Amino acid sequence: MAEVDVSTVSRVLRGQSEQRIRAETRDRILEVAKKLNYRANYTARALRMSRTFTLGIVVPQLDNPVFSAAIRGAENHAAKNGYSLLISHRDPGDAGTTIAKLSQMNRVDGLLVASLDADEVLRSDLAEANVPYVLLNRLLPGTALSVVLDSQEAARRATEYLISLGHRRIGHLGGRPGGFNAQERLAGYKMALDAANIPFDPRLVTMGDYTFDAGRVSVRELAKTDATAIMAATLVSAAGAMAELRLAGWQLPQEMSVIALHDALFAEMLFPALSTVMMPTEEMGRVAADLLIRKLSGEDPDPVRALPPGRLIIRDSTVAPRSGARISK
Amino acid sequence: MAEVDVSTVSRVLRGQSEQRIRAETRDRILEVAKKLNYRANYTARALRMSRTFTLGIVVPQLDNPVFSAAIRGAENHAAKNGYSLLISHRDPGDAGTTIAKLSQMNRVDGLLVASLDADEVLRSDLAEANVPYVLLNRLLPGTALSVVLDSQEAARRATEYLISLGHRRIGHLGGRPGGFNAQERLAGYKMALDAANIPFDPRLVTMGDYTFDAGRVSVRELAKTDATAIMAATLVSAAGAMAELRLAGWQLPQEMSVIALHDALFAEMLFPALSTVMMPTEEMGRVAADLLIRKLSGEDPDPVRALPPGRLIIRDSTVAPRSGARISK
DNA sequence: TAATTCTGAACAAACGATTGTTCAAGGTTG
DNA sequence: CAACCTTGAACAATCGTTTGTTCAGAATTA
Repeated sequence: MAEVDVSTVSRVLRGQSEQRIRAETRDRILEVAKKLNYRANYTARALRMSRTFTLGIVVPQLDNPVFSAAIRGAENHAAKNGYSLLISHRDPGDAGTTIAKLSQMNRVDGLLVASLDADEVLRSDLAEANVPYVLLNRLLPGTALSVVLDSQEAARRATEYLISLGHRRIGHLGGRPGGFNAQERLAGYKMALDAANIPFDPRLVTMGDYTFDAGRVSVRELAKTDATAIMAATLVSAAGAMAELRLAGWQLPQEMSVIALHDALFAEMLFPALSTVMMPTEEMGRVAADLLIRKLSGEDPDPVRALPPGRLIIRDSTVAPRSGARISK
Repeated sequence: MAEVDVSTVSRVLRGQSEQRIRAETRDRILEVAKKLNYRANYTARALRMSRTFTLGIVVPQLDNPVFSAAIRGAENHAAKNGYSLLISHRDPGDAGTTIAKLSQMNRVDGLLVASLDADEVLRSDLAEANVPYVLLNRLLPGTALSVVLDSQEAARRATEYLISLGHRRIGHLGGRPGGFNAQERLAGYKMALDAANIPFDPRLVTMGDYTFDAGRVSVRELAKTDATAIMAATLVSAAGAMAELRLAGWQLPQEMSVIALHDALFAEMLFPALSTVMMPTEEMGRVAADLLIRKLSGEDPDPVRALPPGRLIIRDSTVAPRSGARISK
């Protein structure tokens, strides 16, 4: 309609290398394009450029606030840079299938991978990917790109806060023994104890996964000890612990203080409202997308980005321990 | 490598019209394809067929269990049918932009749209879409495809249950007055009252949006009345209501029963654990994807699919009203 | 004025599939 | 044995861009 070659249109619309276009021609093309509401066909462009401008994100759970925040962060940043986000909820069962499917069909230029799987499983899944990827809150020996939260520091701060309230017998509701984050958190927990000259007692540490039910189960062990406070790995397991304790007749927070890592709206919905150390999960998604996009643009970014924990949010679940010894139930 | 024309490879791999292929040739091609781990390039196929095999889903919130369940359902069904899901978290602010962007660039074959916007806004947003779309839990006058939850019946059941416990002064924590679902729920609420010959009292109905804070604010009105129970529109507003009441010193559930529509893990995390009427939100996502895929396949499905509410889940937040009159606080 | 450079846009070749058409070779039929 | 089908696969056009190359005409230089 503008009576020019399509190649000219392409050059004008892409905006770059405008040196070889007469202003008059450019204006005419832009005008017609606007009138026609014309946009370059994405698929054709992707084929020609052999880039899809699409990122894939693989998450194990969609209803976990940690992952939904990461998705949000990634999607926003991706959109800002002209990328779209393809989501792939991956059941733990068909591990790796989606990774393979997305990358082998050239549907995505790169992958954001959040996985709770064991190192070896994850590694073999990723071996099939023929695209760059970034790991979320995971470190895998090798050169994989990663964005990690500083769980150790977060755990240290949470524990430190409990100590500052006067607690000396502090339980830890942790994650799976093998998991990367579980170790980190445990280390942070110990670090805080050390700093306060409180001896480490392995009976006060229970491991589970990060589910509500695991929280319920694990806390039964702690209930048998003389712990006066609990530092829980995640919101969800903390919620499980509180539910179970209450069911057993405990007064919260008077008889047991609870603090958790990660923050989300629902910490406030719990009773008592849960004190937390906020973790920058949305930021994690954003940074991961950024890292991946840089990588795709040919840059060679530092492989690992560590994100410091956020602030301590003191709500109602943490109080000073009772002066007297707790009456055993 | 199999020494055949690409067209032959295409025919074999697509699996269809295998009549014109010698078994020997087919096997050879398949073997080589497997050895090379070859998959047809998605982009090229999309260009040639002018179909992206990608669905877009537009949601206002990512951390709301209602939407994440819908996404999960849609993603699963889409994947099963060879489609991918492009996610687009849409801030209420830039309404419609993403709809336009996704569809005008031919990135998606169709759209799944969950929106809390007013009819007119939504309508004008959708006017820009040049692809088929399905509305989630929304009805728009016209021929739009929709999947709706039967909020009316769910509200009726929830209210009915409270009545069966002996409550006669039942408050309703509803949604925005204009909203489609708000009316539905109110109707169900009234229906249950009618059936029990309980007069409708407008003072017992408060409207807000579906947020935690709105729940807190709205419940203050109800706290001034003689209501002994509350039927809340959503989990999140119910949580807000309970938090606020507890803050004001109420004993839950003895002094106020609460039931909410929709169910999710976190209903169980609240204290007292929240009774709910489960809503098939994951199913809604699934059905919406199905409807859209059918439409894209040239079928002409019924425009509206209504999903019946799920079962009543009785937890600890609903009890019989106290026999005596409540002491006003 | 002739030779050269510059400009701006058209030309044309991909990108990797899908799918209608063609066509040689082998089989069948009258 | 000639004419005609059938079969199986190659051939070729196409989808809508991007981008290297070409090229006519205008501008500059010698």
